[in-house]
Amino acid sequence: MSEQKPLYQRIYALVRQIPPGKVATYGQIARLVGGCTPRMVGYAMAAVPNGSEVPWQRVINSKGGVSPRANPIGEITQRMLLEEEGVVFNDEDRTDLKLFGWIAPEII
DNA sequence: AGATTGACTGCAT
DNA sequence: CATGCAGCCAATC
Repeated sequence: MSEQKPLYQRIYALVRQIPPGKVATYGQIARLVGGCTPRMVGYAMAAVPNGSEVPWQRVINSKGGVSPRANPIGEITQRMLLEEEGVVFNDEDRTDLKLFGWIAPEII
């Protein structure tokens, strides 16, 4: 049965499943959602309404770090939120995906 | 309706 | 490691 939900809603649902202290990459989310590209994930994250339960901060780029965006305040906020959850950034401002990378349950 | 942009990724040079 | 190019789709002008 095809999900008639909007693409962004599927992305949000997936991001919401990321447990605290873990992070996922745009490409990873895109592949899990299926039929969507990393850019769509990034766009969806930017479109997340303020106050929603979507842990958008747990979505980072393939480098394991926070992606640069127009508003630097959000970038700082994202890193701060992740550090509060236990995610550690190294000297390169990147996280160790081998330790904090979310291993998503494969969609059967 | 066409052009541009955007929180990306992977491969080639 | 730096740079360039292609792919992908939605929102905005």
